[in-house]
Amino acid sequence: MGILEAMKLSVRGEYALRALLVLGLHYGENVVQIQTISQEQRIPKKFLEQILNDLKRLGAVESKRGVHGGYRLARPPENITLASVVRHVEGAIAPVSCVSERFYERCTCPDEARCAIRDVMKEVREAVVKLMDRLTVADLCERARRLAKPGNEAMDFVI
Amino acid sequence: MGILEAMKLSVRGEYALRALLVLGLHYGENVVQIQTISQEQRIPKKFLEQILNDLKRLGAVESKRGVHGGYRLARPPENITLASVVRHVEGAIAPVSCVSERFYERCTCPDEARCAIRDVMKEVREAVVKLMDRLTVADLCERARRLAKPGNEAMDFVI
DNA sequence: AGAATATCCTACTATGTCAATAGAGATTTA
DNA sequence: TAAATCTCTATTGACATAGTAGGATATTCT
Repeated sequence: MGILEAMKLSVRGEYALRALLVLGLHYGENVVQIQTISQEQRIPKKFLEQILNDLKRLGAVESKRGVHGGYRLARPPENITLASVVRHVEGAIAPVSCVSERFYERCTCPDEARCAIRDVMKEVREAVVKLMDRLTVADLCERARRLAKPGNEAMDFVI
Repeated sequence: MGILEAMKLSVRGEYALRALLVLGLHYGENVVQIQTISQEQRIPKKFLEQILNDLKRLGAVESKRGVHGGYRLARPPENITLASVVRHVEGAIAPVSCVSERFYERCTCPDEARCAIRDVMKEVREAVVKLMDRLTVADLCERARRLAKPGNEAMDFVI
């Protein structure tokens, strides 16, 4: 059997956050080109293209075409929550579809209103959403700057 | 593009929890057959077979073969955490790829930027794991019993 | 013993998503 | 107008997921 991973962000979602981090660190300056982000973060250029375009549709990012074109944040970093990004780029933030507000799907359980799994998963979802609604691109930038200082690495964690 | 879903449990994981709930509600009684669980929870029988077998390997469940065979919990419901089940059946509970060896190789970005994502996602993961380490099959059963009482449906909520 | 019933095991397959690529089009600057 | 850069849509290959198939093995009942 393949390798299963629960509660996981897709690569696409991770790339979106990494791209926003770069743009956040350049907030207030000129636009940043796809090429630059692609090299800096080692994200395939054409794939990143799609993702940035998607972030533009979200309103998190704005672009400038042509010779000195590129991307910049469309709003201050502290106004872009991680929840909004993940929701837009990936879809629902929910451990099971039947507890998702926007991407609700009925599950196969016999009685949804009395489903204990659903009841419990609501709490999991709430915990994640609460956190990711609070966290913003500004937090990413702050942490990146803090972590850049020597001797300040985050301790490794293992599941 | 297809429908993307972040932070999502697989159907397999959901079935595992639903099966354990049934076994939990019958804890102390005789074994319950696959057939029964399959019908009660609307889970494909042969698929459920695999999952129950897997839960047996985890030590959450024990089985009896033959004519009046079936499954029962191998431990008290309050000793089986949802985290342990999901981890065993699905793999790691982790929001980012840098904890997964499989994606780690492909995602070698050496700078602090990636660590900032990790730093933030660590909190998300901790929130989920903390909750699911605390929740047990006994909690599932308790909620199922509470929800079974008329007029006691969980109120729908929206975030 | 033998039939019936249930779990156990291993392999297989269809489907869909994901990650990435391709290439032509649009726009801006110099 | 040429070069650079974003924009859009289609497609592909790889792989995990969900589910199926079928025989092997163990237990019970008669």
